[in-house]
Amino acid sequence: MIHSIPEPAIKRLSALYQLLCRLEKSGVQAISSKEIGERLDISAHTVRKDISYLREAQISGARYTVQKLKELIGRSLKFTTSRKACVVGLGKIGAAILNYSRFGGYGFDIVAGFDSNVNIVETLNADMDLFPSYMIPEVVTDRSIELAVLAVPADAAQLCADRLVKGGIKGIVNFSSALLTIDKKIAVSDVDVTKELRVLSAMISLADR
Amino acid sequence: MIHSIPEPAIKRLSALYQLLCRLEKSGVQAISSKEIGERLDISAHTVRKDISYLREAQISGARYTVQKLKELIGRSLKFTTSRKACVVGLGKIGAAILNYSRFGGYGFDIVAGFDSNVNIVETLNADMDLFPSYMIPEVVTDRSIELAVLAVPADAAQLCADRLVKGGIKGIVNFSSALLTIDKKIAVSDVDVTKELRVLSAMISLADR
DNA sequence: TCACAAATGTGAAAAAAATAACAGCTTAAG
DNA sequence: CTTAAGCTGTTATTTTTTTCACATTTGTGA
Repeated sequence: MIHSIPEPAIKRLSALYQLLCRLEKSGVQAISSKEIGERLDISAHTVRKDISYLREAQISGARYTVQKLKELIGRSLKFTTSRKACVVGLGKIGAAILNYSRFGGYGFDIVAGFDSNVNIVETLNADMDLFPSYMIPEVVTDRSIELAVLAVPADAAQLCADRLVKGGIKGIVNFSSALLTIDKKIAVSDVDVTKELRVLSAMISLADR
Repeated sequence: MIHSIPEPAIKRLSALYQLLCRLEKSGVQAISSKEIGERLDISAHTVRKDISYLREAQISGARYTVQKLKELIGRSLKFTTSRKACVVGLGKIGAAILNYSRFGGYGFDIVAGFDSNVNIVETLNADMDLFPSYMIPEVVTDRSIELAVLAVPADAAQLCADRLVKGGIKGIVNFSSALLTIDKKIAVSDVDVTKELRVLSAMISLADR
């Protein structure tokens, strides 16, 4: 059983999983921790340490078999069980994300979209079901949707988040610039361009010393 | 002088800055570390510690004055000096970001957009200058652009990143799903929906125990 | 004015994470 | 077959970050 993997390690392992998927497609068979480190910009030590959290030894001494390692991470972090996801807010960003729906096979499946503007819901022809926002709780519950991407204007974000919670959502990627007030049991990941730019700006300033 | 603020603290202070901007607009005058902690979902201890890195004591015992604290953080992290930024890739996501250009006053200003598709450059009527991608190095240098938002398809990302570096960029927010190989001196922040969803998915799995 | 509840700022302790070190396995070449 | 170079898994060490504890300050109400 997995004891408890440090959060930074989970993030790195997720990135590694993505890398392994690509390597597999390119036909690469094996890779060393050193090479992985170079690709992901982390040390080879860290790579091996992260993998060791998974408690299922590969053959020591030999380089990692791409396919086996991918499967190990996928199994450990449950990327194999595809979770259902939805997109809330079908403006430019939301629609763009929806179109990425070739997500299948990477650990989740976008199965629904929501927008308060009924016209958008009717005109946008996506290959998944679209609903008006007030139906969020119902649809999320009925379809066992676990993850949501929230891409609505800041002033609508809290309302939509509340609806998602009501439906029993387990994780939200918040693209709005709103700071959500939300039950701690729900995993939230904030993605805010302005925040990212600000952090970079600060890091540049402090790097100059 | 600022000695060295831990990176996690920089991120939290950036979020705090954003919160303070909003509180100021709402007319809130003062706030305690406890309240800040509740809003940002971190402990009051951490809030106070982070602020203490700025080495410029407020009056102890009294709650923080919103305006003063905002100014202190802004001054320390250089959010007052507005940096120039650009958007590379004017597809759906890039265009959406460009439209957020009411960014001024938050530490940066979007002053240019780039796309390989000349038609887009001509048809999109934004209130800033748009250029074809091959002009990136030139424009970035000439206009002293320090930050970039990279929102191009994965297969074009590395090329565009190289052009940005050539122009002397200092920080990149990478919205593409590509893993960039880039000089370590340049600050890069990866924003990838699939990665975020995958991390959330993993955290949910491991939380279930 | 005084006492008390409520804050802050910061050095110290604890916890978490990154890094290093090394024993032992694997592969390839001679 | 044997050796050497290279790689992994894991324990130990160091560094970083978070949490705690408490001296000190403010604001309030009697």
